[in-house]
Amino acid sequence: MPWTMSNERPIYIQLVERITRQIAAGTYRPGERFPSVRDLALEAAVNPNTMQRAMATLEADGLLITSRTAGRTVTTDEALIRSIREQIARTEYESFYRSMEELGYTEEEILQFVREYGSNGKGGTS
Amino acid sequence: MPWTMSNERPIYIQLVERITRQIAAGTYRPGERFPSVRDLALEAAVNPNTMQRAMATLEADGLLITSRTAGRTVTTDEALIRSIREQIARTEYESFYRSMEELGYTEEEILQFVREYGSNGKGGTS
DNA sequence: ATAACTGTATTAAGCACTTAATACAGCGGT
DNA sequence: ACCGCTGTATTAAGTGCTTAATACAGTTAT
Repeated sequence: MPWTMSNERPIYIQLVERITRQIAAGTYRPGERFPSVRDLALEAAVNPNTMQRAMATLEADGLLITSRTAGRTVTTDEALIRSIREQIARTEYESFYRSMEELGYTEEEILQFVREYGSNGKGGTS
Repeated sequence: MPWTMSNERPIYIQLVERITRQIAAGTYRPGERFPSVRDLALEAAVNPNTMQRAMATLEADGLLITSRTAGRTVTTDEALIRSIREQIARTEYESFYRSMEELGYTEEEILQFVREYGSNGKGGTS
């Protein structure tokens, strides 16, 4: 399955971010056994090498612990996980806010925007 | 200046998005003369070919009009510009909201988040 | 007309990412 | 002991993006 390699950021970076969010969200619990590189690669439809690269990054970030010959486990450092969760949320918000500001929205308009749209698109003020 | 080519999305895509936002924000006005490829490339510290690629995309999007041998101008289709501005805002918001949701924030917590942080980071509820 | 600009096209090279196909070392269950 | 799992490493090839160095056709100002 020779990929077509498009316009996105590198796949391994996307994997790192996706898995980081899953850990931050508690989809993967602290201390939990982590799937093997090969299984993850299969499920994500990516080459094992690419997934391996993501794993290495996640370990460097301290989110995964590697037992060289057994498997991996999610870190038990819950403070770190919480910290990362909040850091992602703040970054995401700042990115959104800055973007809206650049488009000429005022602070009041942004708040209004959020109130109107809520969880659903097309927020009707009906 | 041989670039180091890192982890980001392709440069020409970043240029397209940045310029699109500038047009949507009115930094470049409708009908206004647009700088030359070479000037833009110089200012952005990019190869003219890369900037040319961005220009081609922007023209395909209908945001720039090309007079093959003179220069380019920003579209006068203000409805299009408004439409794109709103589309960017909505996309940006949905992306932010979905991200927060994935992290386990409830709708109420998200609204709370926005109210607290406002324009500044570290929003004090003092 | 001439010079300086405009967009556009071409060729060549380098680089990061991804895939594919292996191979090796250590642990665990049977 | 053996087989299957684990992470890890290596080599080779293909692809898209970026740069560099040109070149050409048409407009614009002098």
